[in-house]
Amino acid sequence: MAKAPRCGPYICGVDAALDVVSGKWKGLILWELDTHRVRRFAELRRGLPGVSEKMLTQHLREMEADGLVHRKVYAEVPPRVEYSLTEHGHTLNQALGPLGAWGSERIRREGSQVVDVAETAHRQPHVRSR
Amino acid sequence: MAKAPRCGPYICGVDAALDVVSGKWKGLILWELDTHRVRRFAELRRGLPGVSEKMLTQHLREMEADGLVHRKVYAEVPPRVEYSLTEHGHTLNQALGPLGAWGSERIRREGSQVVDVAETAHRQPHVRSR
DNA sequence: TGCGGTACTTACCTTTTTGTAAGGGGCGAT
DNA sequence: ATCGCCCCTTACAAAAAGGTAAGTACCGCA
Repeated sequence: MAKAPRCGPYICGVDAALDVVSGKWKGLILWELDTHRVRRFAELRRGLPGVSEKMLTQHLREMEADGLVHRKVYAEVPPRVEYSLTEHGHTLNQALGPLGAWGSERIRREGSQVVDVAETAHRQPHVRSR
Repeated sequence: MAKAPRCGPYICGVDAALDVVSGKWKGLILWELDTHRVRRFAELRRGLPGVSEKMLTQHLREMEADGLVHRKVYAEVPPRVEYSLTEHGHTLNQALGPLGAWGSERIRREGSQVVDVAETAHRQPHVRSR
């Protein structure tokens, strides 16, 4: 795993961008890191209701390899690791803005169910249709 | 399959939008339909090098259920079916614009391999890392 | 002594997604 | 007569993504 930066072949830019955001939690991780600037592992974990530690590290590692997030390890005990967006991660988030707006519109139209993170945090499994 | 319009629960708009575009060929289908306005099944097939008939119909059906594409069947023989973007499909495509630009930038940065569709059409398997 | 918190890793299993190959039914061209 | 074109469908198989549970190693608190 962690096959260095993803490497197409891509057919268009959307293709390349989607490759980097596709993953069950990546959109949310981006959002969390964008709103809080910097987050520790356990904070992210609490912010993404239902994520497992494995998936979280896996996604974070991939995003790091893709140059989207920065990982800063403090040589302390107990361990401390801080995650934040890189410049590219930040611009990606901005590029996702219109898409997010479209999605919100769609949710409004469809009357899809929306989950409030704060509300479900710590309320275990949390099934997501996919 | 074809479980009516997707229905979260979503945590944010990006989440909802990604749900609708995630699928190996959906980005390309959107792009094809946007640039050509209207396309027949076999035309789309030729435009997406490596796609199987099964995946193409599957994706088209999902996108139809999601209200992104319109499917017009002519009761002729041989059969004729025309696909085009709906209003929502069109706005989605516009929302994908910035993301596409970001992706192109990324491709430029990374020097990732890019495949020219016209060049590879009809050149069978076409492996894609995913 | 035992529990909770820190940030993970590993092995194993289930679910989802994608691919492969074949068939169908009518028609025109070779 | 056989081929290919059209737009699919179905059954089956492979691959990828995701989830569960446990283990690591050290600390502070009660």
